[in-house]
Amino acid sequence: MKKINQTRYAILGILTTGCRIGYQIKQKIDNSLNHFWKISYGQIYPTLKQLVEDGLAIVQDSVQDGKPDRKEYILTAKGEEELRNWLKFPLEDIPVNKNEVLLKLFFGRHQDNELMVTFIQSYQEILQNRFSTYEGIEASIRSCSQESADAQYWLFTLDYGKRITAAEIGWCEDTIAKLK
Amino acid sequence: MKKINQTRYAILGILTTGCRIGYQIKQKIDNSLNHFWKISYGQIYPTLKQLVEDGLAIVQDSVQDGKPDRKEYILTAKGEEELRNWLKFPLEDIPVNKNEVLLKLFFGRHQDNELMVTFIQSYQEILQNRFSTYEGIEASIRSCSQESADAQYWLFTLDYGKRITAAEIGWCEDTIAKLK
DNA sequence: GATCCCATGTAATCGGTTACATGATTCC
DNA sequence: GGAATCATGTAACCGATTACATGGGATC
Repeated sequence: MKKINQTRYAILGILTTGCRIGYQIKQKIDNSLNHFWKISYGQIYPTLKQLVEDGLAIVQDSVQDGKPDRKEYILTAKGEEELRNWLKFPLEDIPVNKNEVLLKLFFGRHQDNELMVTFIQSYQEILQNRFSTYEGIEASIRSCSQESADAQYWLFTLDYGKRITAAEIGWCEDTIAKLK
Repeated sequence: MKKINQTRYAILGILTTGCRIGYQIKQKIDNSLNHFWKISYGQIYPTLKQLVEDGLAIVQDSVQDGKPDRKEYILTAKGEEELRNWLKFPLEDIPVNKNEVLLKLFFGRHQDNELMVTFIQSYQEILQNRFSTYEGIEASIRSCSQESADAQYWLFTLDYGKRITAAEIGWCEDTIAKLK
């Protein structure tokens, strides 16, 4: 089975959420999908161009008074269909999530246990911050977009983020204890 | 801070575990590190060549009677030092784990809830198989290599795999229930 | 004879990051 | 005046996958 470039569909999807500007797409993904997706401008702008070429979106210059112009992208009917087709399409194989902490820990016998503990501690701190971020996003979804048809689904993905992060934090705690 | 190519160190590390053949390195990673690392022959063979060029390993032809020859790679003192240096080196930023199920779920309002449920169910099945695999690996580490100095660390990484997978399975269950 | 496993390797391609360039506006 | 934010874009590079090529041995 041939692989699909999902980044294209991530952008297609974001365009249905009220985001119409390249710059905003990056922000949206960084702020709301950051626990399961990321993207760079080096992908966004060429992809948007491509979407227009393929007739999945149209561009229009949006002139703002006192602010620089920007390009507004709006999905066409064909673009919306393309999105729905992708949504229906079966899942690909789950890719492996590489993890440097685990890789180093796997070779732990060549390393000071003490240093390994500090690594896991710093990892744990990052996870705790991450968890707080998710709680913040959750609160903002519940307040700002409770009425939105998207809110329900966004909360499902956040729930995932929180659970996995909590499980990781628990592992850190217990593993640190075992290493001491 | 400049990024490090960790694949190189993954191979360096595997060479300390009794694995000396390119083909075996792939097997070892697929069988024991599969919950946090993966690799292809397209990386392994060129990297092994590079390690020898850099004086981190030596090669020797290993002639087997009745079987085709193969190349044995053995770490040099310099190679072992390089591994320990990397182990001491601070962790990089945690990369984002992309997740197609969550991406599709995020755009769930454009999709049939029923179809989404079948997707999550198939995801859950894969996770359950994965969990069983981890239990199998755990059993084999506990029996075969209990005495090995590596065993302790390998069990730590497995514990991580099992916890995260269990958390994911729990999320699948609950999310399916909510979608119905 | 076919198929599977062992074993080594390379070239094309792809997805993605990074660095760089440009320029306007706002805030201190 | 300087920094931060908004905004768009490209080119070089890199890590990794994929497809392909080759060939021996074992099993059915």
